[in-house]
Amino acid sequence: MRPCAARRPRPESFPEQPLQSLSGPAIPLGQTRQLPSGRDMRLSAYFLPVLKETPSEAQIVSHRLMLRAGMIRQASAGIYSWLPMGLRVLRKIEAIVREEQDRVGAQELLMPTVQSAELWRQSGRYDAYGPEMLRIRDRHEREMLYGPTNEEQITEIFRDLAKSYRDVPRMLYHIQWKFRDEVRPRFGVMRGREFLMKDAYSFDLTPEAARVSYYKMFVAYLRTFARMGLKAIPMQAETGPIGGDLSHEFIILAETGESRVFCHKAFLEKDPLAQEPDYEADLEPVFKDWTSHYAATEDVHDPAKAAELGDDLITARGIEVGQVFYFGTKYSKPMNATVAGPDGQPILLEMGSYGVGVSRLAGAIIEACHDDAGIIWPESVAPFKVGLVNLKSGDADTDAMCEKLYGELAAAGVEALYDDRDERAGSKFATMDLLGLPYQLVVGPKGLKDGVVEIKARATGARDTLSPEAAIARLTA
RNA sequence: CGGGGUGUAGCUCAGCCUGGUAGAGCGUCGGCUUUGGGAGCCGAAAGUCGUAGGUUCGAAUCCUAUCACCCCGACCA
Repeated sequence: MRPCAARRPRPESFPEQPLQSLSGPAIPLGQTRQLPSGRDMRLSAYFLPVLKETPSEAQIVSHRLMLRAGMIRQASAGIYSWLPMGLRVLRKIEAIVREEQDRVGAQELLMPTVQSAELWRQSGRYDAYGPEMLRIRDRHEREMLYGPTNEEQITEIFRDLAKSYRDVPRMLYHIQWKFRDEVRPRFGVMRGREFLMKDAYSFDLTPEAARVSYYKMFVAYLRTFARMGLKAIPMQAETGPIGGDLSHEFIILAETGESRVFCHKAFLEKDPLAQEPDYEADLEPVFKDWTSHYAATEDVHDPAKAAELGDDLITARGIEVGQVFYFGTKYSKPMNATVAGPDGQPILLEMGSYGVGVSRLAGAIIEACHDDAGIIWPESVAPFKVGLVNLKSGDADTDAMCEKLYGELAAAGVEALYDDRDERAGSKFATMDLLGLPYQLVVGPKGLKDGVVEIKARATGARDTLSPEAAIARLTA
């Protein structure tokens, strides 16, 4: 447990070395300026460049809100820095992805971003991939590339290190930055050139076994997106340049989605989290259940088939947040990735790959969850659970109560961002609404006179007036 | 890659047509007054006008080139 933040001195109480702006008078040699702890989540000490106005380059809502809420900063076209607030969200998304991958039995590793061209020549994709691949040369004029994906790399690893049928099946994944030199990056982190992706790879002995892996990952994906508060609908997909013959895209519905999608309204009623998954059981019925209804992107849309749904048809816009592929021996064959079978004969590995757009999800979740005032984070990915709003910084009673509540939240392990700035109430409310933390704990002198504080739920706007003790009880429940 | 557009203060923009000492609002910093939904007044700091050439006595403004970014389309986790 972290030390209780409330016991830390407030900045203005540092007697010998008051905080100054970085351009202020020089600090005498031998002295170090007191810096806020990396765990001090007081807005007065936090690096959170909130923008009141919308930067002109941002057109879609998630991009605008991410810039305004101080989550990201564009470095160049399609390439972003993640500022502290944005990184917290990215890490939350990662954590959910990681938990569900681990739960399905995938094992995490980490492969490099820079790969050798030689590797890609083995699969034949070095020439096939086109200008989307960022090609670079090292000082020895060796041809390298910044990986747009990792099939070749994982296949080489598995080929060279897994020798026996006993080493199969395995599922491996990593969460690593990718680069695809999109002709036209746009929509902020939703279509960046550099993006963070979870990519998993399955290795099996037979097509039947590979299907089992595919089903497992399919279910893991349903759970992953549901835990982020998203309705992700698996849709039949074309396999594209990665190849193979079984593939689904996971699409979330959002007004600002990139493509039109069509699906049966039954999907909206389904809840992947209704029961605990049993990955040892036969998952084909689950898979069939989720793929029996019509669901198609514009590319593969069949109007005649869709028309049969009548009133059950939903026409909407969608954002792809993940895709799963079974592609058999597409890579194992050219790269000669085999293991020895029980009879000593080599068996070509049956493979699948499974991607989740981790950085894209940050934008996609905002597209799905926002209002005019700002972001509305689902609790599972919120950068903080609670925004503690001090309505009158400098008022002794209000400050004391805020410090107490902040300390109690910290002690209970509840992530809270404390707005202790000397700002007006309206400005603080607007900032909190913009940031979109699930709960605002509002403390002001008027309420304290009656011994009460206020909790506002960001999603509904509902406010409850209650005692500080009851507020803490509710927020730490 | 085709088509269109924009580069002026941290952000949003005006000024350019018709060349003559760089502007506003917001934000930032200081002061006073305020204080429950983006406060008011006073003061201050802050821009080699994307870059490089050219025309001119003089260029943010006119010309040429170039770079960057954005939008529409085709392409894509």
